[in-house]
Amino acid sequence: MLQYKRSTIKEVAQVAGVSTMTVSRVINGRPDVAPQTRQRVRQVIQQLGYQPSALARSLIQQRSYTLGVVVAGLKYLGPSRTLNGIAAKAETMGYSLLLKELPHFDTRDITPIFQSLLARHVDGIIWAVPQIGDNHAWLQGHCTEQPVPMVFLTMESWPELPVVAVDNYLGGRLATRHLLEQGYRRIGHLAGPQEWWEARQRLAGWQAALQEAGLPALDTQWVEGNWSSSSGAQAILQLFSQYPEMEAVFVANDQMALSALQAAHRRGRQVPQDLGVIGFDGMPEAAYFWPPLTTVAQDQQALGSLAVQQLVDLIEAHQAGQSLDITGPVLLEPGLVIRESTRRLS
Amino acid sequence: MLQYKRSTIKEVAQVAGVSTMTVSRVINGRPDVAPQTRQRVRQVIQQLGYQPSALARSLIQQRSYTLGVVVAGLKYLGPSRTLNGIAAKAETMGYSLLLKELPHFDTRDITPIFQSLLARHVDGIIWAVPQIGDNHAWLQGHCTEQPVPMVFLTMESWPELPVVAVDNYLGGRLATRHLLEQGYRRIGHLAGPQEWWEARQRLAGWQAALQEAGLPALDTQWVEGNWSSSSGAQAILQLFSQYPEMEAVFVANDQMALSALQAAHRRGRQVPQDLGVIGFDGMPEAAYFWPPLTTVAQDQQALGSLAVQQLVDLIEAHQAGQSLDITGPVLLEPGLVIRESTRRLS
DNA sequence: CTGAAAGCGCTAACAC
DNA sequence: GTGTTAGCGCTTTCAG
Repeated sequence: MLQYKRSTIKEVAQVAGVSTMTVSRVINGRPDVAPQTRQRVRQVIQQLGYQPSALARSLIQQRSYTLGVVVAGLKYLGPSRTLNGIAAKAETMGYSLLLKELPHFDTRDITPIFQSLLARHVDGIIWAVPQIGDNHAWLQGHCTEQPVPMVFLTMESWPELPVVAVDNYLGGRLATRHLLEQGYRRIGHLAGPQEWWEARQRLAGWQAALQEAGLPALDTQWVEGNWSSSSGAQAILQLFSQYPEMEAVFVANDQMALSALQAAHRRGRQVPQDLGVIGFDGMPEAAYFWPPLTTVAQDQQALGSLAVQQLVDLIEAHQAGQSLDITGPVLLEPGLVIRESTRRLS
Repeated sequence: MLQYKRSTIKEVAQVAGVSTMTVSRVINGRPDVAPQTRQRVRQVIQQLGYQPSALARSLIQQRSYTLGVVVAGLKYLGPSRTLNGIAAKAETMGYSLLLKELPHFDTRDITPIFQSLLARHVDGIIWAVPQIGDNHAWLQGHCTEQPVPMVFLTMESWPELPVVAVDNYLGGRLATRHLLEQGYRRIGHLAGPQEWWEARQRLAGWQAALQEAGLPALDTQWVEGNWSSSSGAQAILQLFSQYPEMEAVFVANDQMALSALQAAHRRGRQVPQDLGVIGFDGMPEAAYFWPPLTTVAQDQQALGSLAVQQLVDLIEAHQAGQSLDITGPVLLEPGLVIRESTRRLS
């Protein structure tokens, strides 16, 4: 299982008394080898524990069966679940993964990242870094001169670019409509940092749902957090003061919703009677918040899986000299998970 | 920034009017090149956007500056934080990462994983898969015949093997001693699955602390969960019934502690007055549980970082033909984070 | 200081 | 069916 010393194709050939070419043919399952020979070569391979060098292969075939994955914020739940999906799918499809993590979400100097990946001849790149501020600005002139196929995760739709993302706008609408259906009318929003595209989409979904219902969505009705639980506590208090008549709140992620629940509790506001609360993400722990949190669940593993699928398709086309048409972004639909925090008992 | 077509060292040499050897010397910063020539070559490299092929280099130098990382359970907090630490440190030290995720924690057939990594000539491997059942059984005969240096994370100490882990035994003792200091005496334990080495260590720490205090640690005083919040709720109820006089409980992770808090709440038991609760992990959200959860924090990023450091040391020694002595496992000390869930008001 | 030759481990393209 | 030649992109070795 664990061979101490790598053996080469040459050694196999020598021991088997054939040329390296024949060994190569056996390895690659080519048909034009005599059964006798094939048998003998196989045996020697087994005996020597020979494993062909993917490096040498990549070099000559100009194809590495390796994907570059660029992520940021691995210590957070979302990105790591996405990576989880990517890893599983890549394995299935026979690709290895070269992983790079950006030091910050808004890392600007991405040149070394690219160089490192390209130097290792990756067949394609998955850019799994959420769009924040203009951290995707480098894309400006470079769309058509990509050295290898790329797929982008969780960013604004962009002409000609293969984008895969969760439909955050839809998620925001789902959340808000659910609150409306429960009979809540004065609905606030505890938003994510508005630098984030995802946060803006969720806000827009909230606004749209309120407007569709003929209700106002004023600036006093929402405040901005930074995704963290600690920011959520502060933000909800501000919301209480600037929108005192609020009956329910759509919180842009579950972490902030957690601390919002705690703050409401401290204020003596009963959830869901006095205050409906709905989160976003679908973290498993949300079922054990107090009260259990209704939330909009997104399947980030599926997101990663889809990205790999898309990228491999692009690579195949690229290899065949064709160019796959990008017909708009792939949007994943999030889904409601209804629990007690919005179940109005009245 | 994004070069469409890779240029080769040959092309650079041609344009600069020198041999490839000279270009190579310039790339590698060798001193024996005339300043004039160096200048010219640099310019051509710039102009062509030339990037040396790490693949070709790896092939000839028999060194890839790539580490294999094998993980499992990326969708959970712990493993991904560890990977976070690994990625950051590897980048700093000039290594790339080839990532493999095992489909399950107890994947037995690791041969294809190894083959894939070795085929790509990784310089070393970080085995970041927690020890569960005998999922490390394959190690038995293979310690001394490792093809490349390896470092193991989160497993039992093993002679001659470089192991890096959090001291879970210490963590368990810390947690329990803290409860004792708060005046709790009848202390239960909601353990993790005993197949896991980490879970057993935490249990052992709990037992040791109780025994040191001259208190019993009977089998009726602890139950086993499976790390998930849903299991925590069930387990704490069982604990209530089989150890009704329990005054405090050490829960083996924060997820289960969360649902334990909820269950206690539903039962009408006040935390921390009627029941002290302490968790393990240090997830940021624990500060916003109700009440805020005291916990034993482990620095999993540091764990990853240390592993890389250790592995690179081993690789350097390996390259130099030496063999670094392994002097027992590297144990990281976890630390208490004290919050309201154990702050007895009496 | 610079270059020519050889080769890392493998396979494409051709011969026989 | 099988072997030979050449070469992927680079660096080592040695000659000049």
